[in-house]
Amino acid sequence: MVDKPAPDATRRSERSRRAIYDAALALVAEIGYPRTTVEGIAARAGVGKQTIYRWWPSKADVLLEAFLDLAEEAAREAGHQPYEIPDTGDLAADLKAVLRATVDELLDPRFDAPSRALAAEGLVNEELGRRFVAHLLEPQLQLYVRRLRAAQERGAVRPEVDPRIALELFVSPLAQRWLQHTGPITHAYTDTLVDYALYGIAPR
Amino acid sequence: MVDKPAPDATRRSERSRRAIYDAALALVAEIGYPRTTVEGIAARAGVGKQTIYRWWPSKADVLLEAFLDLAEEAAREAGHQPYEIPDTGDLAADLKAVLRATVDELLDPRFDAPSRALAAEGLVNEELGRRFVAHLLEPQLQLYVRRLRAAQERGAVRPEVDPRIALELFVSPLAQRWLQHTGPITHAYTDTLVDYALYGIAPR
Amino acid sequence: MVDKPAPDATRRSERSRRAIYDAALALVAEIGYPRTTVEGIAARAGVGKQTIYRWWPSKADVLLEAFLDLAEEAAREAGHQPYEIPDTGDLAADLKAVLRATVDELLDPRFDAPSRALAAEGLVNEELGRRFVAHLLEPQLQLYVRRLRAAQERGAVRPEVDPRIALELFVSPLAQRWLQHTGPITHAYTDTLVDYALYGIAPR
Amino acid sequence: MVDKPAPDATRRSERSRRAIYDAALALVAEIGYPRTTVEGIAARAGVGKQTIYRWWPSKADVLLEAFLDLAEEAAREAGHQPYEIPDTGDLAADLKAVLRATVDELLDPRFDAPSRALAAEGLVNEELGRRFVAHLLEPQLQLYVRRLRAAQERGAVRPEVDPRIALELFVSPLAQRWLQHTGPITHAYTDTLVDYALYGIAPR
DNA sequence: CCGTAATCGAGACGGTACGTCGCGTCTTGTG
DNA sequence: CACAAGACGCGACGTACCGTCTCGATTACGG
Repeated sequence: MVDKPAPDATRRSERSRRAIYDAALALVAEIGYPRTTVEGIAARAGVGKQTIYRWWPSKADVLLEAFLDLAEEAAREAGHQPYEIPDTGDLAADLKAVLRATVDELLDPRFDAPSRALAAEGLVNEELGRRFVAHLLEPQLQLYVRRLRAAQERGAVRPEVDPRIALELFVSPLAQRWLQHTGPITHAYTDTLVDYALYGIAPR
Repeated sequence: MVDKPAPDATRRSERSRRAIYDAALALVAEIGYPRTTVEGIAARAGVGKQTIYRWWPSKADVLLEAFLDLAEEAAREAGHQPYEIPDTGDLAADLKAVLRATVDELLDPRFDAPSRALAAEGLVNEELGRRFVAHLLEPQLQLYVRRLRAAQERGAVRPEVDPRIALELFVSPLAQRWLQHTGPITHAYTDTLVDYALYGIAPR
Repeated sequence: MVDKPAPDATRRSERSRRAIYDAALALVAEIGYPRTTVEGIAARAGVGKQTIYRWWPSKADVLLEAFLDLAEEAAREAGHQPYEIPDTGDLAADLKAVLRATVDELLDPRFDAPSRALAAEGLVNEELGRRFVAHLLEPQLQLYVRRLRAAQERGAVRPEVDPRIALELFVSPLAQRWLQHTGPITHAYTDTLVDYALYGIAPR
Repeated sequence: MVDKPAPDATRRSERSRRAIYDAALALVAEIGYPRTTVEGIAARAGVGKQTIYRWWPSKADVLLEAFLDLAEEAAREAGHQPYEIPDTGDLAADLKAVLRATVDELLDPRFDAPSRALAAEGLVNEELGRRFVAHLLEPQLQLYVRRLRAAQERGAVRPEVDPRIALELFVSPLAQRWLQHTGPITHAYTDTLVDYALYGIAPR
């Protein structure tokens, strides 16, 4: 196993990196992930193919980084502090608010195409799947874990409930409807999910 | 809009169809979906490529039909009556039993590889995704709808609860963990899901 | 070496045979020999492919027979007696007349396309080439041999001259110009050929 | 009319070009032109198919260039000066000598297979035919034109004779016998042709 | 501040698979 | 039994991209 001598990252062209991100996201949005090719990204970015292969092992990795970059930038715009689920004391209301915002994001085509593509690739490409989960999904889910734990400490959730499992009661149904088109995703729907699920983990 | 004259299905070679199903499923299991090619399926099945393209538009469609055929055959083996979730009167016990069986199936590599591949393809290929859901997923989910409705009539579930949404409380978390590797899937896990979720939709 | 049992020629469909000839000649004239296919001939003739393969081993053979049939028919039209080069006593005049008629025929697209195609196929397919020569070319050349021999007996050609070689002096140049487009073919040209060549074989 | 951007010829791989020439000539000699495929040439040359299609539009063009290259190389070996028909003063002897050499070449399978294939293709493919004639055939014929003109100036040939036509009297018969197998080609035969034809154009 | 080594754009290369066309054989009714 | 229709196994077509590999031209550092 001989690895290439790693390229010198300090000499890397920032302009190219950005152009590649933009081209990748644009192409996935325009023509879909499967018809997006490394060659196409390079041409659109005005970049040699080798410049892509020098820094990323595959088009999936390019897209993952591009999307992470996009998410980071969006977060920076939305307020510089690390994101956190609000805690007004009313768990149901807080969860409903967050899920409504998530619904809006999932319906935004700017996010839909690339994240759906990455999710799809992740199903079949184990390695990428893990990175997708670790860098994008799990950090989001941990926000729910923290919020649920806070509620637990105040007695709004039964103490023996595992928050990591509990959060799936309202997050996973939404995820599945979105990914697999098994049903419409609306604010009313997520409200209902919270209503059903929260009572299940409340003290009896 | 010129469509080819549709081939004459009555002349179709049953032997080839079966060989193609077998080859497709075997290859996906052995080398994975992305490295499975139409050419490879044809070669393994001892069939001309054109015989595949005559009847299916893409490898995803071949695999979908092959998998539907497999599922149908498995159902036929397991007893000829249409499958139904058992109703012992104890909703929690019944759901746990069914979900445990589902867990076992999801861990069986014979089902895992092709169904994961189809799910992945379905994320990105809308048309195929709808067929995947309509022919494989939704029929399963309707079994839960019926079982929950029966429980509802007996007062074990609140009357205003929508069973189609309620079932997602325990099915979707399992689906997500399986698809996205967001956590281990075990009998204990699905038992917990039922415990959490069922109380949420029970009469208060 | 097992030959198929030969099909029963008495039951052969005359209508199909004619339709195949017509279709073959028409297609070669319209789209050229290489783009003419057995499938295309069958479709155009309203005939099953097997009906072609039952009676001919290849498309070249179909075309050869079709062309022989055409030539025969043309000959029948032009007068029922077996064709012969006229003998007015003036060898030069007779040869010029015949060659002028040949030029006209070579320029007729009804003959040009198929005979050129057959010639081409014959270059590369030895077996067909021999049949082409034996059935079409050589019979024509033998007419010249007979006419030259008659002239020889009358002392218009040196006795030791081989007529089979002598005829090539004016026939082959025309053939080459036609086949390989190495020069224009006109009445003046063939007249000149006869002038040059005939003097070479005349008594000195 | 959208033409591809022409590939950059300065970047062309000389090694590949030579390997393709060699493979094409070898295959045509070994298995014949019709059974020679672009795929086969690529495989034998250890080259991607695209590398062939990048530089040539068809296998006929590959073979034409390969053969031109071969002819050029053979000429280079045989002495660097441009080839010319010898002029000993004895026209008949000179022509006989050259034609005998031509006979030997036509019987050499190294030349026979590819040039026969090219001639055949040229009959049916007009464009290629013209290139075949212009680059291979006509230059040879012009040698005869020059030699005949020299003879004419010395009074060995009638002044009103057109050398371009006269040369066909001995060249075309040989060509036809070779191409169409209408008769054996030997030294005796070409000697006879010269004897017959030359007298026809000599002063009377 | 200037040589020089790395990255860059460009794109040719050896490959693999694509989806199509046509081959020649085989199969299935029909007259 | 020949026929029309056409599905079949097969092989080649010409194209699209893959990931690797040169090529100068550009660039930014370290002597």
